[in-house]
Amino acid sequence: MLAKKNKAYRHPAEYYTDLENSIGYLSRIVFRSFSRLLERGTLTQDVSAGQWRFLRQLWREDGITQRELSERVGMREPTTVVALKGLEKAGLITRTKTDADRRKTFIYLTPHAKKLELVLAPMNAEVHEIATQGMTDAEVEQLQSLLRRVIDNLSDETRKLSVLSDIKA
Amino acid sequence: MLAKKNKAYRHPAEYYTDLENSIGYLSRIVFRSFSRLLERGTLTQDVSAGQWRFLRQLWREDGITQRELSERVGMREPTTVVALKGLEKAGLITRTKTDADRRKTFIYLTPHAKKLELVLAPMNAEVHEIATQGMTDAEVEQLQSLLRRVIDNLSDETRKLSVLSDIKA
DNA sequence: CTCAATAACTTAGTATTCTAAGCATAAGCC
DNA sequence: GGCTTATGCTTAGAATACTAAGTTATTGAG
Repeated sequence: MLAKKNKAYRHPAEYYTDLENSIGYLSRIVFRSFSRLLERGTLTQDVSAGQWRFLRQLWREDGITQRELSERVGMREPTTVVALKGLEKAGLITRTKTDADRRKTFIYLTPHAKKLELVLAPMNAEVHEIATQGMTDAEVEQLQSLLRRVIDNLSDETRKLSVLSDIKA
Repeated sequence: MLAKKNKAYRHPAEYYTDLENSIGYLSRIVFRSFSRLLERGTLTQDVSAGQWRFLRQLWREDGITQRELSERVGMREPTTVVALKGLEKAGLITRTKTDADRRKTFIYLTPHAKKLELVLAPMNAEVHEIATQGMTDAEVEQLQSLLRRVIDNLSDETRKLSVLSDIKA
């Protein structure tokens, strides 16, 4: 294991062999393959991969604000704004304001969007099953657990915000 | 384990709890966190996350064609074209044609881009180290191996291309 | 109570990536 | 040789996501 305190430059050859094993690279390929395969199914219901991510959260928690939705889905607000415009246009959500706090916009699924869950949720399960073919339950759980640990590590570090400044210097 | 032959719709409640454990979701968050953290470093050298992916491959294998580069990096050709335009403009690569096959364009790193490896490659190693903090070598290897198995599963299925047609029906 | 700070959302502009469709060159078949 | 197909690159247009900066509404400090 590389020690974090070791900041001395090493010859690049040391990094060459690691590149294909990079967690960043591997997770990018997994994400993209997964997403493409799922979208092949959801598009048959006129739902894009981007829209799917918001619908998925709303099935679990209808009537939350845009900000809450952004946080849950892991997107920034401008992304949410654009996505919701599309969803509203497609007749999948409605947006409501209240007098209690006139800054907030609450998002509600339309009946059609609620019905879509019955078709789309199994598609996700199906792709997940394909992705984990030939793996035992224990292996799948370990993969999930390791990914969550990586996420925790990275989000802790992102919070600190000053990680690479000593390399830059 | 869900059996692949089981196509009957189940009540959506069965999928609710699984969504946060979705390999697709987890890998998306890992990829994005990793990428943002790395970009914070590479941008100090005026290299974007997208450009980094191409440079990384060229450090290993200089003078390949655009098509070869696309394949190695895992991007489609139009993506490569756009990325290379940026890299050329930034003075990081040159493009050369030969008479042997006038369709092909060969990509070469400039001296400046070669030097950048000494600064950028350690940044990747650094982020990788942060991502895997608190994990043993064996755990990191298992994560890599499990991700590769998922990639294999998904790319096999993508090749088959007809996966979700029975759900759609 | 007033003014500054914060919060929620929006807009504008950019980057990355894709699919679909096109152009030029090369290879293969009769 | 000439036509068809394949290969390599490009263009066009769209989707997804970001940062930075703006608007409006609420909160909170003095």
